Amino acid sequence: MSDSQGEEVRGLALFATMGDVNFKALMRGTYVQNFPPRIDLIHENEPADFLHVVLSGAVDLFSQWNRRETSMATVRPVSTFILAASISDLPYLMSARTLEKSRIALIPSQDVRRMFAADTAFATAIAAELANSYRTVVKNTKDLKLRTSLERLANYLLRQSRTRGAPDFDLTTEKKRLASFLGMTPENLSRAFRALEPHGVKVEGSHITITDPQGLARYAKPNPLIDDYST
Amino acid sequence: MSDSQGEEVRGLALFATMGDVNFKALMRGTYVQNFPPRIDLIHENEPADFLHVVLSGAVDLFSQWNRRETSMATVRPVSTFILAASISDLPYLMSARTLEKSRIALIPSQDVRRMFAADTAFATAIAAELANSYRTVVKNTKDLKLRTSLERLANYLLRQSRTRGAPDFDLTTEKKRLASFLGMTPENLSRAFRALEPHGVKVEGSHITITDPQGLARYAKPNPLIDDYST
DNA sequence: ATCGATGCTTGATTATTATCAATTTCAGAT
DNA sequence: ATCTGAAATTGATAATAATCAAGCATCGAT
Repeated sequence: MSDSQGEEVRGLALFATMGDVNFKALMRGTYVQNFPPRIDLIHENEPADFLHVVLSGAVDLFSQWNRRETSMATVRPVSTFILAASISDLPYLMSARTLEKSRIALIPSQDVRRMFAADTAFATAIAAELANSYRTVVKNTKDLKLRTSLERLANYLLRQSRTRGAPDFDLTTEKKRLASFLGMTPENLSRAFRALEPHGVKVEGSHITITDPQGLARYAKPNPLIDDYST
Repeated sequence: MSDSQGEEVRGLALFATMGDVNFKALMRGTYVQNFPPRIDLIHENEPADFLHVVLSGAVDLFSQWNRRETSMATVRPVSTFILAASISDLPYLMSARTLEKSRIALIPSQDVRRMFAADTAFATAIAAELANSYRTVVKNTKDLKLRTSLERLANYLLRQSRTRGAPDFDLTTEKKRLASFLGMTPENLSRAFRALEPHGVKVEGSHITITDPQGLARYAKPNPLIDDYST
């Protein structure tokens, strides 16, 4: 891979602290590929041969069982996915497909494991990243088990508004996939948007305006131990 | 703590590979406490001062939001809990209470973090443990999002039967808490047991007999990427 | 500009799950 | 052995969510 692409990867917390020689060695086996939209990158149950880094575009992580499918997460630049499978040398638990045209760096898992053993700073960063991933999924589970779908949507909108720093914004994802991520059907998401209107939400296509942030927060009851992704 | 208690901890994969001197140092700040049943050990949002190791008894990890409560996991000997919070120096996401009389070792998080930096084998073991925890929660999320409560119960019973190696067994947990863990109410769990009878499940109090393992499996459609906790 | 495919919305219906209320069962304390 | 309180069960009802069936909107390709 080129040096400029290497810089993008190097900027990630996961790779920022490791030794220069080690990073270069890791990049030697790495290659970058361009993918069109809606391309399957990996399929659950396959061996985790590569750690993936999304450099541009967006990737959906999803799972299937018994002809049902659910969206687990969306990965946006610049971040990695399936580190846990990669480091444990175990099969992927989730599938991944591009949502848009995307540039992905593929780092051989073997190299990641070798470097983990060789570079203490890298090992520390990996543990931090794994701990963070773990906590994110735990928060997600709490969201699913403790809230109704309407409450999940309300809190999702508050989170979006907060991370964008504005009371109005465009949804970054199709409503269909948002529904799946929130654990509901597209039909119910549509009705849920309607049901949030009296709580201060206006929907015009994919543009959302939170007309009454306090009112919405009163209904949603956001909680840092579920909704704060930074801790 | 005493040497015999130290041995129990040392037997855990997390502590098995680290250097002897380092392990002894880690145990120096560790103390063991006995707790009666139904005692709150930690509360979510508190600082994670200690890594906990369940030596005997059983501990329930649970969470609350808006007057609702859900059981997230049961920790049985010998294993640790809340490693992620401990290593990241972040507040607990879950509360913990003893289910029975329990013996718990408390290892200061500071010492864990210091040893993580000092002992490569320990760092590796921590990363492996975190990766494993992450994958367990992901499987749990897939269970919740892709299956109905009846299907979750059916698969739970198959997992229990498999880990015990017998078609009949006693439930290790109160039905009330099992219901909460599976994301349903006690009333519905009761009805779900009844509904599984035609699929080959017999319930006598807390004793379960799977009278038709193939039939139950046909209904439950177990999948290693959800139900196999060993990978 | 038109077509076709897909996503989105709406209404009607069904399925699933929770809540409320009333017993019954069970285990621990006296 | 009896009492007591919590857990478990059962039935009735309500809330929540999924499914089925149209119809409308949007967008890219021709």
